[in-house]
Amino acid sequence: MEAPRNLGDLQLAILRVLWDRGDAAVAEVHGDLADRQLALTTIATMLRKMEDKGLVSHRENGRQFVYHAVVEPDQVQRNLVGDLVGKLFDGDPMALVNHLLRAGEIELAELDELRARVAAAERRETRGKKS
Amino acid sequence: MEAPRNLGDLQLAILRVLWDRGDAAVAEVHGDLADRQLALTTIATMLRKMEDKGLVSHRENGRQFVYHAVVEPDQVQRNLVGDLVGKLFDGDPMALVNHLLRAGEIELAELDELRARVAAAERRETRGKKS
DNA sequence: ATTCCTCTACTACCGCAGTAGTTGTTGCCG
DNA sequence: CGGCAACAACTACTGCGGTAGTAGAGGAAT
Repeated sequence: MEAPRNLGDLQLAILRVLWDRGDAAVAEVHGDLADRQLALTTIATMLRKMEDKGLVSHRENGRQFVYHAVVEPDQVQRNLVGDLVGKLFDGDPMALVNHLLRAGEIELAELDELRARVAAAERRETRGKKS
Repeated sequence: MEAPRNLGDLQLAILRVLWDRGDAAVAEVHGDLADRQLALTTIATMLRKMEDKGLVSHRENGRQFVYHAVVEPDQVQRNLVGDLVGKLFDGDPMALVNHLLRAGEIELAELDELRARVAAAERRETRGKKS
């Protein structure tokens, strides 16, 4: 059920704020997105719509609504990235990595570094834990 | 100018068909997207709208319109991926790769393989070209 | 030539993200 | 107490992707 596939720009930005802060009042979200020059009511409206969809929840603190993200970053990332990979790269995630390399967005060296780091983590994992 | 940022699902699918075939009549596109169960007119409408936006062009072949993609796959991929990375990963492409690994969508071994292949290609390149 | 078929053009409609005004409520401050 | 400031609720509008029906134009078949 928690599979928010279609997220717009603003909604993502709002979620990011909530993920960062944990909880945030409307005014705080608005403040964090000040560069967008949006009306406060716009943020409030968006938050309400997002609550309708189950993306966020709110509790009341005096007159204020304090919002909280319901969906996990991981889940959202997985869905959005999976979607893109499906649409653009025939469902092959490696094609995406390939693209990043060819487009010069990442470097081989970075890949190496990541590879080494993950491999090390995996070794540690295998040794330390039972399962 | 060729910076199509907001592409829907169907539009991407249509572009993919055009990229694959080079040129395609409306009916051909429709055929390739048969699994979507769309009316032929839907495809035609979409193609016209996409032409308005400069994504595709057409020439006439008798009665038929034969469409051709104007935008390059590379450009579209770059934009869409760049957008996603910006929205979801703070503009850090490596964070995306990291996500793919952690989410189990790609394996270390695949990364290794890609790394090796690209490195080899680069060596070949360096020998042949100036830079 | 008339009928029929095949295509495109025009038009319309739905849903949703995004944007914001207006209105209503409520607490605070002088 | 009366009014201002803050804040949420309701409402509305725009733009666009997606979807398709209907109309019109040009060839094909008889």
